[in-house]
Amino acid sequence: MPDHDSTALLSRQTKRRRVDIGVKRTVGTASAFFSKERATFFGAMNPQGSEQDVEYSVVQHTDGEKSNVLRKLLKRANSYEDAMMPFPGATIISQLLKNNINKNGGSEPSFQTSGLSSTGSEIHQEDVCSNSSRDSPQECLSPFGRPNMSQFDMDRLCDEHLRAKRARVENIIRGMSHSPNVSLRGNENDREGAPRSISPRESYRENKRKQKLPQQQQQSFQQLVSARKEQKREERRQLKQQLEDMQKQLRQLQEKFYQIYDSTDSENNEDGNLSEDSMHSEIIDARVHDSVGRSDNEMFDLDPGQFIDRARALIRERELGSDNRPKRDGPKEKDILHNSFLHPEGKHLAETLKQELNTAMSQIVDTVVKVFSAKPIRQLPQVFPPLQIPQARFAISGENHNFHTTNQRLQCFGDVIIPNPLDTFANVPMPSSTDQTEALPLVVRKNSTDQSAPGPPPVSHHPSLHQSPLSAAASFTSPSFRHPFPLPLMAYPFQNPLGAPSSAFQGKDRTSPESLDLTRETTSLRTKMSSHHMNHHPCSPAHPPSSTEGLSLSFIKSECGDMQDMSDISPYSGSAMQEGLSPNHLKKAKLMFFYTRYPSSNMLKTYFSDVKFNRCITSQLIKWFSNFREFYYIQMEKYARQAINDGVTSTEELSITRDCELYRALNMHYNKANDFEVPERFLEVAQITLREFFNAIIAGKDVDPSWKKAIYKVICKLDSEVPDIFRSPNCLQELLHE
DNA sequence: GGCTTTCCTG
DNA sequence: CAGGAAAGCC
Repeated sequence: MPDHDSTALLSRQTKRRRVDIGVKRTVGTASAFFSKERATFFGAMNPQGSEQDVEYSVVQHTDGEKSNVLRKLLKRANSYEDAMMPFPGATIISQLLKNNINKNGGSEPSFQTSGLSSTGSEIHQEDVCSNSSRDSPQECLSPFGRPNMSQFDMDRLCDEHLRAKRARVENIIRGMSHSPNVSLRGNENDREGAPRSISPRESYRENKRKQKLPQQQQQSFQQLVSARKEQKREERRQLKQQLEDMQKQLRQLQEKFYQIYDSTDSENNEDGNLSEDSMHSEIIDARVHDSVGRSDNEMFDLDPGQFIDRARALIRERELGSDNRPKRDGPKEKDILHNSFLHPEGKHLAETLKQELNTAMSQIVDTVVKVFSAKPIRQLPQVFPPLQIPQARFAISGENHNFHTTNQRLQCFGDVIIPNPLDTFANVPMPSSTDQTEALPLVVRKNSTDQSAPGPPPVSHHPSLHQSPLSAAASFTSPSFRHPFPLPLMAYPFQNPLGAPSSAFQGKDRTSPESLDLTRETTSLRTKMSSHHMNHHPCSPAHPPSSTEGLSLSFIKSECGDMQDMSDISPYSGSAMQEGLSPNHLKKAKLMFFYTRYPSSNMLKTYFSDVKFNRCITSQLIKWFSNFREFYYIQMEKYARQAINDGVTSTEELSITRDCELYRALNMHYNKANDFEVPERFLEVAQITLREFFNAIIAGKDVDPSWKKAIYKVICKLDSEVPDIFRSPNCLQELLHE
């Protein structure tokens, strides 16, 4: 018996063998229709709009601020994952710790790197340490072997503790290193070898911090610990020694840091602006909170606002109480500002400003975290028309209908198809790192006149309810607000109303109800807008972006410019037909596949009447069905061969039920949500197909490169009538309601 | 040459 | 699922 599992091999044997003979479909009048429509195609747009740059710069600016607040927020959200924010100070500590470790016989290959320590591997290691060294961290630092402890355990504990300690020390340094140049210089200085002096206060702080380590895996170490209490003391001494060494180095480091900062500050004291003042105060914060002897945890556990307040109080204590800190020289602006900082008005001003900064930073960070952490939940903005949406079925999160929330803003950029060309901004999902595993339906927009398409007329909605997502977005895009993320500019191509701007701006809404709600039905249907798609116009090869007729400069400008302006100049236009295929159309097509495997383009036009057909749309739809068939036949062949290998000898034994594996595979593919009842006829067709494959393989026909052709011929005749309900643009809602 | 389809790849 | 290549029909 031949090996019937060699599907891949056989597939390649049939490569380039046409098997479509006999499965031709009637081609409708689409060609003429398309050629007409093509004349109004608009060129592709630059996907890298200036708006993106602006928004991105905001994020960059946020990083650049290196504000304590932001760092705290980020740190809380992501532990020590500070790789995105390099801190030269961390490098110093890494170097120091590395030396220390080497000196103490520590073995940690990853410490070879003298650069930033905040790598992913170290994050992991940090976690490991936190988990394992919680009981009595000092113990694991002991460089002396324990008789009853394996060398592996000893090394591991030692390394872990050192890493934990280093991370904490780095945190201290980060708190101080707001000025990159200063930090860099400090780095240089400290590489030369820092003197060491230990303060018991810092030892206490270090010990206290260790108590904050996670209390996991305690039991595994408790046994070891309880068995060796005496050794503990010795190890504790050793640990303290090490800590003192480290802290001595740290103090030296800090002193140099301060000196450098002060000198730098006095050199640049003409820049007595707010940001520098703020930075200065933050550095002072770090100094004070470091030297006053408060626990780092105490500070780090505070909320950002409390943190600043506490730091400010410490500053006051220090500045009013002790004056031994190096003073700035020269009665210059900086000093004036500095002094004003001590006066009530100045203090109040600074406080207010800092709180403002703090709040803004928190909002930005919250937004960033939200965007990255939460999958884009489809949410129905209130500006959308009150469609007959099966809310429960589509799992639309109604938790937050505040249009000013991040989620909602982002959801405006979902796969909703917006007719307005300027709304092309709004059609791309955010470049989330998590999702978008599904292909993006090609979406082509056009501002041509209404197309009277067969099928039910599009639903018309009140204009006031039809504010497009973009214009809605513009309503909250005030000069004081900026998106933390680049707006998805020009993700979908749009067609310019050639020479007819009036027609472009008059208008009715073409937003399909289906496009507004059904797209939210399942995350599997999320629109994919990869950079690949964004970088070229898929449907206008005859109208490259450089084409003057295709791309209006004013449009480009407005698209890259103020969104408020855009909302002003671009009311709704065109008909209620959308010019692209949404994920719902894909879902609908998949369901239609249960009835027809070889739909004609005319048929597709009638069943997708809410779509403005053009060559691209037709091709895409046909391609969809081609892909459906491909999957279908692959499954059939696969299961036919499997049956043969399983010893099936008669087609009578081959039947497709709703329980069988093949059916489940197909249903999963075309009806993933399983919310549609697959027609019985499809089971019959599938069974016939399976038996055709089975017989062909049994007969050895698969040696013929085009052996599938005959099967295709058979199957293409088995198409059945697609229910009329599929002609409705809202068919998904109606179907899935049943 | 245009169009459709399959095959293949990513 | 999309893009591209190739095959095959009209």
